[in-house]
Order: sequence, then structure tokens, then C-alpha cells
Amino acid sequence: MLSEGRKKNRVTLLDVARHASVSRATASLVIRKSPLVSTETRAKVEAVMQELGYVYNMGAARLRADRSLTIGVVIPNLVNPFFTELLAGIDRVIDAAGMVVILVNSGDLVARQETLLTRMREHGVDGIILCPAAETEMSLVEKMVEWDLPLVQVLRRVTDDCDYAGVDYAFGMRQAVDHLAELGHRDIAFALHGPVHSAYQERVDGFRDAMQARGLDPENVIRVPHQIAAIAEAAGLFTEGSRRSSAVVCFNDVVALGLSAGLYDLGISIGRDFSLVGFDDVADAEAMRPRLTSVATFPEAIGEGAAKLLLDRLAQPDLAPRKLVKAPQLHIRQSSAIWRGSSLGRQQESG
Amino acid sequence: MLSEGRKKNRVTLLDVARHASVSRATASLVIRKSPLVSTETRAKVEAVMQELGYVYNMGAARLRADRSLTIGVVIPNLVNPFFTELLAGIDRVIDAAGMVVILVNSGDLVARQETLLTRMREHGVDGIILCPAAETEMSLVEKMVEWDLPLVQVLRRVTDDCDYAGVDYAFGMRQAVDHLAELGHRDIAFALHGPVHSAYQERVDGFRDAMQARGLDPENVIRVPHQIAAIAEAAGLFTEGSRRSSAVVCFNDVVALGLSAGLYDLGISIGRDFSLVGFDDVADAEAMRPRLTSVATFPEAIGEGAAKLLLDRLAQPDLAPRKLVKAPQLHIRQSSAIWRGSSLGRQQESG
DNA sequence: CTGAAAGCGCTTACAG
DNA sequence: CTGAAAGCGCTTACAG
Repeated sequence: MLSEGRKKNRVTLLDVARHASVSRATASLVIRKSPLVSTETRAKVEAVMQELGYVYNMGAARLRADRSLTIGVVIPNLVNPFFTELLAGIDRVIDAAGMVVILVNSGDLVARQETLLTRMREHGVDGIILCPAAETEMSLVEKMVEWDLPLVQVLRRVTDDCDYAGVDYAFGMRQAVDHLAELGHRDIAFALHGPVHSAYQERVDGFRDAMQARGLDPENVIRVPHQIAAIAEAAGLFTEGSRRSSAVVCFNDVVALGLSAGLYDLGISIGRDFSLVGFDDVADAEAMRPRLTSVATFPEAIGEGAAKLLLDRLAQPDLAPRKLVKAPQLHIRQSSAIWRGSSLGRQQESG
Repeated sequence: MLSEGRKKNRVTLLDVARHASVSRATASLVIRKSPLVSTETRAKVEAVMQELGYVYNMGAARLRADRSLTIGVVIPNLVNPFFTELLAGIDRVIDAAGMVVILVNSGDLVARQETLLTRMREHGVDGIILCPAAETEMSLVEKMVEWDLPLVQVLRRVTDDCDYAGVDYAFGMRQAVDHLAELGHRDIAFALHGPVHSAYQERVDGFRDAMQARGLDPENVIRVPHQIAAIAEAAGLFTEGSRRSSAVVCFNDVVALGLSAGLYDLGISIGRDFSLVGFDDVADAEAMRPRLTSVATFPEAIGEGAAKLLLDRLAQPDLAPRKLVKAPQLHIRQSSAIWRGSSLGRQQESG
């Protein structure tokens, strides 16, 4: 058995202490960089640790000290580049704090999410960063508070009684709509997809409010499929039939990418005949042709913010719940252009 | 202090045992689903665990049993969608085994990688899936073997003395080159970027061998920048000057996406004037217009394979090192087309 | 099938 | 600044 092999030649703190002719307590203090130890003693102990190949056993330490230097991150989807960037931000901060991330994927399923949260709790994580699966109940978060498990919600929220790091979606939508309206567009649609959660709702509401404020139709909201190829096939929803639009605000850049492909297939020139505004501004936006105008939401910064909220809470458990709501920023590129007399929507009239 | 709070009302196995009027050992057997316990006893203990809100303490169990149900995954880069899909595959298998993934990002830096591996070791991971940073020395892996830390290399390898799950890059390159050659192309370039490692080398060698086998110039290999916008700006390298190509095989789909944008900017029609073949076939390939011909490498399946290799090794530490080398598969779409008399490269002659 | 006991490797008061 | 001792919550033989 390997584990036996590993166990056999494991050198413990007691071995180190003996070789260095100090007590185990002293050796422990050296590891934890306590100032109580003299410089010579410290040097001697550290030399012995080197020599013996001592490996600190977090498992033993955590049992005694009741902290694991481990945090759990639960996200609903690994494949969306948006979440990847979020994760990179979380990882940077957690890593810098000498801690380590246990990552799990809920697949946006509440039942799975529950299982995974239990698992993380059993693993003794010090805290959790959770992007709640769609349909997550408030009671879940309350339960975790009851568990005394420090938690921060990220991107989506189910309660205000708990830290949250996210995006001011309403402000982002307003920028997108205002931008298109100022270019002269009036038939502006919102293309959405995916499961319903707070970020979904905030985007829809933000779009509607922004349209209303401009005196435009707030109900021009259309759901598209989830898979990118299927989104492309759905592009006609915006350009055909009685309800034609000259511009679309997209739920995220994935939708924008799909619609962009679909409009191309329909022979419609984006940035001339039709305007498209993405949301999130992931790396692909810059690589698309024409380049995609998109509302940047800075997922990496949000990840960092969420991790910092959690570290703060670990240090000060009694802090009141805090919110970190980042203002998004419209990046104007080529996919949005001046309205040119509805070359599309009213083709028949003008043609 | 929160940790005190948590500690105070923690219910332990002993509490459960007392309430259920059994010994602690019996309660432990119930948890581990031992068949030694009678059905009634099991039911009683489980009811009490429910009632008391007992949480299994992995930390304590791992200390005694010397296994943590935790594995470490070290990847060089989170942001490339290729790695994300790999990770999704790993996660699926590890999760199904009731284990949990500790994820770290080496940033392709050997020094950081070393720090992170030490950290994982201190955390007591049962094994590690490593995509070695560029320039990783064989001695690193040897050291880990010495540590008795089960390891599988994924995508890149630095030694044959250790499990490996990866791609038959040479076969993939052959398919790409053969495809273009059969379309009539003779001036085929290879566009590469990124740090040098085994997968890089295998792709280059594979391209050269495939070209040679076709009697084509194996030295038409050109390095492009790393950032996608900069790749776009470098597209002229393939279409201008004395060494013009009519087709490019790309190191990966990121390069293909960048070149695609750059060729668009140059007014060159991909799939008509110029052929492009990507590598990896990530989701974007299907979303590009024209759709990208690409060599699929199935990162998710490779992730699953790597995780299975690791689980096997945990079960049987003395297994000989194994290799899982997946055959890639060319997906022909629209970006590659019949050579039409070098409308580009020999424009001056023919025009 | 169950109970009493030892021990995994550390940290933490408590004396000195 | 250091040493001896208790204990974190579990698992594992070992008797019964």
C-alpha cells in the first residue's frame, strides 16, 4: 500500500524537534513564524527541516486549529469564458493569501449544489464563494449562516443578508440602450437566454427601464436558445416578421457571437445594416469581425472583489453584510453604427 | 471568534454514538457503510446523525486514515477555453469518485509551479494531475515520485516514467496537412505561438514530418504573438513578402481566431482566397464565419482520461506507467477550400 | 456485531 | 524563550 509507504517515512514535527534539540512546541512556533523564537533557534530548526525533508501536515494542523486555509468555490458552469475569468480573479487573491481553492461545478442544478456544499463543509473549507444556481432558495444561504460557514455570493444573489460581489447590470443596460438610441435606433431588442436568476432578472429589468426612459418599447425581449449554433439559427427572430429590430442588445457575449454568426448567414452586414451590442466584453469581443461593441463587466475584478470580501469576513466574522457592485463600462467598437433609415426593417416600404 | 463558535457546537461522532447508545467505533462503521453493522443499528445511528446535524470531519478522518479524497490539478493557464474543457472532464470523473479538486494555476512558471506543488503536498492531496509548465525539468517529476505522490501528466510530458494522458499531435498535424495538400495547396505554413513544451514540439515535428511526406517545404513555420489582437496584426506575415502561403495550419484555435480576424482586416476571403485550419476545435470553431476547419483534440475526454489514470494509480500504486494518447479528428468546415491558382500568392504573375 | 484504547501530527495553554 | 501534557475528531486493530 502506498499510503503505508508514505506514512512510514514521514518525518514529523517531533522528529525535527529532536534533531534540532528543541521541544515540539518550539518547532511548531518556528513553522508559524512566531517572534517568540530566537534567531539562532529558528535557523537551527529550519536547517533540520530542510535536512530531514520535513513536510508540514496541514491536515493535522487544521484539526487542532480548526482552519484549513482552504476555500470552496461553487460555480454553475465552467465552460463560459466569463466564469473562467472570474475564477482567475478569485484564484489570484486566494493564492496570495496562502490559501487554496477547492473548485466545484454545480451545473446550475440546486440539488447538486446542495450535495457539493455539504461536501465542502465536510472538507472543512474556511469559507465559500458561491454563484448560486438558478432557483436557489434563500433558505440555502440561511442554512449556511446557521452552519457558521462564511459565505459570499458572487454575480448572483438570493439574499441581502450576506456578502455579495457583482455587477451593476442596470447601469450596463442603460449604457447599451443609450448608446444605440443615440445612434438613432428605435427598434431595439433584447436577446436573452439561460436559466433565470438575479443577474438575469436585473438585466431584463435594466433593459426595460432604460428603454422606457427613452420612450422606447420595453417589451421587445426575445429568448434565444442556449447552444451557440442554435442561437445563430435564431437570428431571423430579430430581422424577419412583423417585429423587426435594427439593433439588438445581447444578454452576454456568447449570445452576441451566435447572433453575429446568424446575421452573417442571413447576409446582413453588422455595423452597417444592423447593430449588435454584447455584454461582458470577454476576450472574443476584440477578436470578432466586425469588432463587437460590448458592455465590459470585468469578471476578473469581480472575482478579486469576492475573494477579498471573504478574506475580510474570515478576519472579522461580525462585519455587517457588504455589497461590492462594480460599474460596467461600454466599449464601443464596430458592431454598432448609426441607424440608416432601417435598411432592414422597412425594406419593403423604402425599396 | 467564529472558529470558537464553530467548535463549540460541533457535534462529533462520539455525541452521535452516545445518543444512539452505541460505541464510537460502531458509529464510525455506519459512516463508512461497513457491512458489519446490523440494519437496525445503522438506521438508529443514521437517524441520530440527522437529528443532531452531524457533519463528518474529513480533516480528522484524513489524519488517521492518511487519505484526503482530494486531488490537486495544476494547469498553466485558466483563460484558454481548451484548459477549461480539460478541467470540466477532470472534474466530472473526480466528482463522481466522491473526491474534490484543488485547482491551481502555475502561469507556466516553473518556480511558481514548484511552490504550488509543495502547497498541495502540505494539504495532503492524494494525487496530482499536472500539465507541466514550459521548461519543467524531469527532476521535478522524479522528486514527486520520491515524495510518493501519485502523479499523472496531462497534455504535456517531461518523462516517460509516469502516467500521461494527451493527444497524438503528430497524427493531428498529418490530417491537417493532408487535407490542405489534397485541396491542392503547396505553400502551407504553420503558425505557432506560446512557450515551448512537449506538446509544442510534437506539433512542430508533426507538421514538418507531414509536409516532408508530401514533398512540401517543412520549414515554413512562423511564430506569431501571444495576444489575439497582435496575432491579427501579424496576419500579413503569411500573405505578403516573398514567402506567401495559400493556407495556414494553426497551432491552436486561438491562433486561428486571431489570423481569421487579421485576414478579414486585409480584405482576404477565408475559404476562398485563403485556407485556414485550426487545432483543438473548441466551441468557437463552430461559431466563426466562415466556420473553422479544425483538428478536434477532445480536451474534455482527455481530462476524463487523466482523472481515470490517477484513480487507477491510487488503487494500484505499483502499476507500470501508462499512456493514454487520444487520436484527434479533423473537422472539415468552411475555412479550408480548394486551391484556386494562388489568387493571392501569385497575384502579380496571374493578374 | 460492539466496546475500550491507542494514535494520526499538529497546536495550545500552562509552567517554568 | 522552552518543555511536558492535553486534545482536535476520527479510524483501527484487538478483545469480547
